[in-house]
This record gives sequence, structure tokens and C-alpha cells, in this order.
Amino acid sequence: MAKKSTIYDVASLAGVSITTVSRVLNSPGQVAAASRKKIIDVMKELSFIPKADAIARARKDFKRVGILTPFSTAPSFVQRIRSIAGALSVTDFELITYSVASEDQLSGYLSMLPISNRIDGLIVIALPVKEDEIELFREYDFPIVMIEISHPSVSSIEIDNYAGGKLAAEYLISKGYKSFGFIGEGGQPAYSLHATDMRFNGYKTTLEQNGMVLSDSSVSFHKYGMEYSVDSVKKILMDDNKPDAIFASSDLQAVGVIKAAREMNLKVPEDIAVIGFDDIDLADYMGITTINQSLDQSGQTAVELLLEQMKDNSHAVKHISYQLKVIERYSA
Amino acid sequence: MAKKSTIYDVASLAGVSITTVSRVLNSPGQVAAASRKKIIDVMKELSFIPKADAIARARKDFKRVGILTPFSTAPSFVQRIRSIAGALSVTDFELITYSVASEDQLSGYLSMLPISNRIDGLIVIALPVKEDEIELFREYDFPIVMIEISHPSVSSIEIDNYAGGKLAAEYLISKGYKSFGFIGEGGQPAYSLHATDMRFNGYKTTLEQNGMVLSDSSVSFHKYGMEYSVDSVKKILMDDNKPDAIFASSDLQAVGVIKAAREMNLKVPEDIAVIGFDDIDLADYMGITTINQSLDQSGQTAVELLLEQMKDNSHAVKHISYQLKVIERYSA
DNA sequence: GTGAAAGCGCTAACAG
DNA sequence: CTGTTAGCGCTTTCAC
Repeated sequence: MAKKSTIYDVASLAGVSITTVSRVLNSPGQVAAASRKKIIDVMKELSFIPKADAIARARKDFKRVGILTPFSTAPSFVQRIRSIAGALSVTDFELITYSVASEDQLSGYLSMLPISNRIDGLIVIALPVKEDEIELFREYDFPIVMIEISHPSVSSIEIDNYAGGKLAAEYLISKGYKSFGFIGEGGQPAYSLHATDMRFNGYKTTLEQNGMVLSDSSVSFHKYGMEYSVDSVKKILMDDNKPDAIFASSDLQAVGVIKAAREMNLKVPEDIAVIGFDDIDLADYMGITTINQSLDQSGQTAVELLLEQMKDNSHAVKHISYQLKVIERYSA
Repeated sequence: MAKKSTIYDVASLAGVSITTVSRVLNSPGQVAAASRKKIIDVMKELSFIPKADAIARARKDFKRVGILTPFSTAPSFVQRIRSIAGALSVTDFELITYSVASEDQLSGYLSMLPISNRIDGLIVIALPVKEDEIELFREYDFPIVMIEISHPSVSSIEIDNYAGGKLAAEYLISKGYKSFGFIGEGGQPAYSLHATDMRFNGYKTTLEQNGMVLSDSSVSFHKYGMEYSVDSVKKILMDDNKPDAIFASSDLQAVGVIKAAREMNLKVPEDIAVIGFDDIDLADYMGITTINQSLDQSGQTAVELLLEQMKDNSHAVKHISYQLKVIERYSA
């Protein structure tokens, strides 16, 4: 029955101004509960539905930021996303999450997002953005911040994975361990980044520079998943010359070491020490010694960089890289 | 260089009026071929896309589902959200996350979301939706699914928290423990749900029915946060008649028990046993005995229910409740 | 907490 | 054929 109604109809019927009606739609918190109720009642009565294109027209910006992340449930991603969501929740921006599961999907998003008007800014986590895609964002003056990726012309929060591996090696050596192992994820999907390799390189090189060896039998690149971690570790620990310390390229994999040790009746760190990477919450709970990469702070900072960019287009490109640091707990 | 351009930009660059530009878009026949060509060239140069168009197109290929969750970083929420994101990522739906930090914010969202045209469906997690708000969704035929909440006329995934408490008590009794404790979050914000209380009631009642007692000194409702958990547990464990088993109303709090025990040099489960609730990933990693509430599956199911509802408006209301089950590991 | 008024990008008369 | 101008329905300062 109801014909197309507008906020004007609603406003006059409710005895308020269109402003107030508009506010009920956009920031209901600012409207007195009483007025709000009244307005909503009228809306129901009229079956009022705002016209999307009118909104588009009137709106300068959409107050939405997108986040593009690998489709992964790895806690380090989750925690990073969480910190972004947290930082955003005190602003009036909506958060749109795009999780990408294939290379095609990635480039699809990347090419349409800046044009689609769907979001006002984008945070990309640990996904490789190609040169021409970056160019596209630049042409559209589209605010973008990258985490765990580096490009000269885009603001980013970077991680020096090589230095992380180095740090792990140095720490382990300084604690007096003599033989070493490594586990990490191998065969990561091509559309995500190979942080693991760099951590490994830093680790191995530093070890060698200090006259230590990393025997092949103590190194394992395995598939993502707790079971794989545990299996790999067991294999390493059953070897004749088992290492006395392992660098796990993520905390989750460090947990794998601990699980394996528990199942083999080995004590951590006495029989086998382990240092992780990330410093996720879990590491604290479990007392895992690890390398902190400021997961929580990075999200916060990324949001700040982005907001800054959205506010002022003459954004200076900033590259922030947090100091990696060893957090000593019980596992090594 | 190109900013988001409008017909105004095109017009001035092409040296014509906006009307002419508009006509090129709508009735090209009326525009002189020369001007038309010129205008089209400029459009290309500017990568001009009519804004309303962009919106329309956006609305076409993409649908959005919103998720309304307490502003909390509790792992059980995070894990639930993660599973929803996962389920959604194989569809062409965008995920918009609204995290609510106050009661006002909640009712604000709830009252505007169904009418604002911003999303096509909503999943509400562990937030109390009032009767008239539900009514509102119904009137607008707006697809909605609730998790951890129950209402006769809305599809939902429910948790029988009372039964969970009962289960914990029964399990502990069956394992031969004789004295009992409880920790949980107290003073939860009023806008979220009191699952803890119900778990406690189920626990306490069952204990009593079996002739066991739960002394006040072994019960603690504390603020959210690891430190609070640890402190509370320490207090309980220092008491003269310390319990030999504790039901922690979430896995995170079970971790608190374990940390406290470690710091007091008590062995788990020998000196103090603990059973948690949720079965988050962490519980597996740490070997915590707990009560599984199908966190991962619930998100998947919620999404299915929602999609089903969006497809077919004659949705039958479904109430799904997963069987709670004890997952026995090492802590109790 | 609320309203007046000035846009937003675009379309549609209405002249010329 | 083309420009001027008045809206369209909604958002957003900026006052009160």
C-alpha cells in the first residue's frame, strides 16, 4: 500500500526535522531514545527505505575501511585483524573484511576496490600487491596501508624477518645451546608471502657465522597445521643427533614442539628448548619464549596511518618497522 | 592523478556543460557526434564512473552480511567470528563487522540496520535483542540469525549453558574429585549475556544434588582479564580447604588456573584439576579438558541459516543447538 | 539533542 | 544541439 516515502515524509509525520531522521539512520546513538523510537515507528508505518543512490550522492565518503587478508586462521592474522577492529571501533568507520583464498581473487579485489566506491581506505595484510595494482591505487589517490609488505610508494608496517631469524639464533647461542633445529611452514600458497624463508635464512646464516651448524635432518618445512608440526618435530627429535634447541618460525609451531615433547616425555626446555615467533597471546599463556613483532600495536598503527591518509591527501609515505625483540619466558 | 571524478570534472575538461555530459550518458543520440567523441575521450582519460552507477553495480555483484558482536577480544568470540568469515569467504558476500561497546550502541544498530539498506542479513552473537527489536526485523522481513541467544521467532544457534555447568559437575564427580571450585567473569556489561551465571547455576545445582558442596571461598566472579583470573585462583588455592577441582567458565580462565598453579608450584591435575568451557584452539594446544560447544561449526551453520533465509523468504525458523560434550585432555 | 541550510552528483524541464 | 536552473532524497556543518 505504502507509496515511496522519503525522510521528509517520515520527518513531518514524526514531527521532527529531516536531520534527526537522517541521524537515526547513521548515528542512532546521538538521538534521544524517545525521538528515536517515535521515528522508527513512523518508518515502520511507512515502510520507509532510504534510497541507496541518494545516499551515495550525498555522501562524500563512506566511512568504511576494508581489510584484505589471506584466508587463514593463523592466530597471528587473527590477532592482527582483531587489533585493527579494535582501533576502528572507537571511530565511526565500518570494517569490511575481504579474505582472499586464491590469486585470482586477490587481483580481482585489488583492481576493483579503488574504483568501486565501496570503501574509503584499505589495509592489506601479508599479500603481494603487484606494481601495476599499486599504480592503480596511486592514480585514484586511494588510501592504502600495507602490513608485512613493503613498497617504496605505499605506507606500510614492515617486519624484518631476516633480522628475526638472526635474533633467534643469537639468543639461542647466548643461552649456551649447541645444536640447532628449525621448523617452519613450507609450500605456502603463491599469493601470500614467504616470511618463513627469510626467517630461516637469517637463522641459518647467523648460526653459521658463529661456527654452528644446522644439520638438514633438524630442519623441516611442513604443511600448515598442528598435526604436521608435531609430526615433523617428532621426526627431528628421534634422530640420533637431535638438536637441543629449535627455532619455530611461528608460535603455533612452537606449540607443536611442546606438544611433541610432551608426547615423547621430553622436558622443555631441559631436553629440548624452543623459541617461537610472533608473540601471540597464546605464547604468554603457555610461557613460550618468542620474538615479539608488535602484533597488537601494528593494527593500531595501521589504522592511524590510514586515517591520516584519508584525512590529508598529501600523505607523506611512511614506513614503520617495529623493533623485533626477544621475549624470554620458560621454553628457552 | 585522477581523483574520483564527477560529471563536473568531465564537463569542464571537455569544455561543455554538465547537461551535455549527462546526456551522453542517457540519450547519446541528442549530442553532436563531435562533442560526444570529445566527452567520451575525457571520460576515458579520467576513468570516469558515474557514482550512482558504481553503487548500483556494487549492490549487484556483491551482497553484505553484517555481524553484530560484543566488543570483546575473548578468543571464543574471535574464533566464532573467524568461522563466520571463513564460511562467507567462499560466497560473494562481504562481511561487515559491527562491534558494540555499549547498550545504546546496541539498540542503535539494531534499530537502524534493518532499514538502512546497508546490509542484507545479520548475525548477532551473544547480545540480547529486545522483543520490539525482533518485531522490527520481522516486519521488514529482514534475515537474521542469532548465536548464543534464543527467541521463538528467530533462527538461532543456542547453547545450553545450564547443561554445560551440569556436565562439568558430572564429569568432575565421575573423575573422583571431592571438593570443588568455580571461577567466572562477573559484572559483565549489561548489554551482553550472562552465560556465566547459568553455567554456574548448572554446576552448583548438580554438585548439590550429588551431595557435594561448593564453598563460597572457592567461588570467584572476577573481572575479565588474565591477571584477574590468576589472582582469583591464587586466592582460592591459598585457602585452607582448597578445592581439588575447578570449573572455569571459559577456557581462557582455565588457562588462568594453570598459570596460577605454575606460579604456586602446584601440579595440574594432581594438585588442582581444571575443566574449562568453549574448546577454543588454545584448549587443544594446552591440553585443557573442556566442554566443547562447536565454536567452529556454529559460524558455518549460522551462515547457512542466513543464506537460506535470504534466498527464500518463507524461512522456517530453525533452532539448532549443538550437543555439548566433554573433551577429555590432561587438565582434569 | 535538535534544526536550518548548504551542499552532494545527477537528471529533467525549460529556454535559447 | 546545448546551457541554465530547479529539484531529487539524503548527509553534514554549524548554530542554538
